[in-house]
Amino acid sequence: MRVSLKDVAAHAGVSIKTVSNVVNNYQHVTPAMRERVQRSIDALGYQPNLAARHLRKGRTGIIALALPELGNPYFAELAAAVIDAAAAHDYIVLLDHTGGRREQEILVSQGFRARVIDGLILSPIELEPEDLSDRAEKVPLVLLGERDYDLPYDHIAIDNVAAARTAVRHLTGLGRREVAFIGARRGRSEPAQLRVRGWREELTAAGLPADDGLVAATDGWGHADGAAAMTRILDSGRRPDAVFAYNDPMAIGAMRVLHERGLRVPEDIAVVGFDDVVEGRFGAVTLTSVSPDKEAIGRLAVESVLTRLGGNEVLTEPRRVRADHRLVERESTVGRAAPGGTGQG
Amino acid sequence: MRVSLKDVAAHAGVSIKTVSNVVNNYQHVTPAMRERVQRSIDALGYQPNLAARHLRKGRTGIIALALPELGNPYFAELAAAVIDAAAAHDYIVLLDHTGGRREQEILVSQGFRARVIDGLILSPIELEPEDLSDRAEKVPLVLLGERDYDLPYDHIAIDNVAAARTAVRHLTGLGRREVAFIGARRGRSEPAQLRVRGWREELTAAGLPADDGLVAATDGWGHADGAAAMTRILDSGRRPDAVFAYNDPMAIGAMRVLHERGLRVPEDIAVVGFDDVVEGRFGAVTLTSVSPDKEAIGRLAVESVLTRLGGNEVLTEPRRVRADHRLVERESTVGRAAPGGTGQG
DNA sequence: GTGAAAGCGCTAACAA
DNA sequence: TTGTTAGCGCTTTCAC
Repeated sequence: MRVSLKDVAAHAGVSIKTVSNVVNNYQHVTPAMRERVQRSIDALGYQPNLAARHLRKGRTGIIALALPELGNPYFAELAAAVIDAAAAHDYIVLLDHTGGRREQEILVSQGFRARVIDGLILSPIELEPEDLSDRAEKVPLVLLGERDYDLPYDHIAIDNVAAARTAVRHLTGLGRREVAFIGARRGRSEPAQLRVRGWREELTAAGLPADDGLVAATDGWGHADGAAAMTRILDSGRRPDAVFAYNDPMAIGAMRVLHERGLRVPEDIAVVGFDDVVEGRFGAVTLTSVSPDKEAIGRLAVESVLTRLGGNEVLTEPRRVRADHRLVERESTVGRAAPGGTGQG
Repeated sequence: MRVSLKDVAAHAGVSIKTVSNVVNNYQHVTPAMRERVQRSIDALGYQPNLAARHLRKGRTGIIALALPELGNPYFAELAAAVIDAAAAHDYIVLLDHTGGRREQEILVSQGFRARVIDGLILSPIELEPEDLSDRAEKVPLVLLGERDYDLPYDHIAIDNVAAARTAVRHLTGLGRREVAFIGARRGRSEPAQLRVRGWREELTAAGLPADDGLVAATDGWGHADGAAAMTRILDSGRRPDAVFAYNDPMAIGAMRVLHERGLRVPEDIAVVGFDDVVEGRFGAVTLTSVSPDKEAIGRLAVESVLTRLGGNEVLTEPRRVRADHRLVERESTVGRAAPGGTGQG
């Protein structure tokens, strides 16, 4: 059987409390006593039982992270950032994926799958504001991603409208006149709305067309969806000279279609993605992309959860935190002369 | 405060045990009583405290999954498979990443980071057999990946030697005479050894060269490492007509270098990767790759852990489980005529 | 500075 | 079929 505090106490000839004091680094223990107890701990190979500690303290040391899908490298990299940030605070991360489906997101937000957690970081896709309004769970919830819910939860995101405008401005600055948007969402919710808005605002400001014929809606957000959307636009007879995609996988899928059709990137059509995924740096044509500071997002999300956990949840206003982003220019817009072909920049 | 069994019992006017019976779906409860209790549960919004249950039962309902890195889409997809398989058994997954570094892998295997788990699935890179021999943890451990440790732990993997031979045979079958291997590992451990062995065996059997000049060692296994390795081979003066890479990201990195140098794939150099990552299906040249059955690996790993958990850990021999794999032929070896360009096949 | 004892919420004997 | 109770291993008052 496992050795418990009691065993150690018996072995050292002291009370349970004293052992506990040593284990928890309590201040007022004489060095001699500390060493004596420590010797017993080592001798017996004692390891504290976390379940008991959790039961007693009401904390588990676990936060849950619920992402749409790990297959998208952006989310995989984000998960890595969250895990590291949590580790810095001695927290471990329970991972779940929702497939971006509303019911799953609701279940997760209600703590259905994981009731052993101190907090939850959720990156929703289809979730609607009302789904969160009657949340019974009392563990802190932090939202990630581009949708703005205006609910009493912290929210970490980059400025999606500004980021989209920057991307489009880059294209118009290169002389592109007809910029398509790939990755608007079919159905009721429109998670891409901020990026679509930025796209539209920037084009309108430049006096360029931003009509619906230039927007391709998709069901999902993978390579195949991007390829399908690009195909649809080309088949519609429209011939944009630039494409702004909701994310990198879609941009890469679109580039594949352009390649198959013999259209050159960027000469015939320039392409900009979003997320700055590693994959975009190694294609035959490297991909210009908006690069969110994933590391910061992960860190801020963890800190946000842990702060709420500290107890000021009710007191403090919900915070809207803006993480940084920047545009990384590569071959898909500026051609082979692009600086740092396969590098970071 | 949280509502407990006691509160529900008081509310329903029954004993704690009866509520517990209802919560745990115990057989012998009269329907009337069950409904009455259920009504109180709903009214109070009762949720069982898992920490307490855990303390009592000694089970947490959590298994840990430790992977080298999430950035590699193979591992991300594998993580998704494990999460789904675990969910099917009402288990949730704690995720950790080791960076493929030995010390981290040792810490994880000793349960350092997560002591609240029922079992552990570990995909080691640098871990050495002796690191596991004095494992104090008593929770079941299941190993993933290509290294064969010959230790008393279950091990789920594909037949790497056979897979590598299949890949190389595909290349020689296409008339390639000089097949390089990218992705052997520098340093003491050699996780790629089975794939290198398969590569060597197949070439030797075909009477073709398999000398060290054709093997490029790398520090890591990302796109950049593949690119660097390819560069080194070309700069060495060697001009292979085919490359077999340890994994898809490396193969894609290598293809980028070939592209930059004006070498055509597959005409000048054919390329085969490993893992069949989505990304490989959407490049300018789609990638032929060995496709392991990730879904099966995830499922088998979870089942393996849970079986051991069942208690027969000591009784049963450690199992070596072989998951399936197959070669998916795409443009990087057979050219544009390849069937199913961007599709699954 | 250290010890004794209560109790976190739950499950499982055992009793009724 | 339902109730009573002990105790999982720990932390935490409160004495000493």
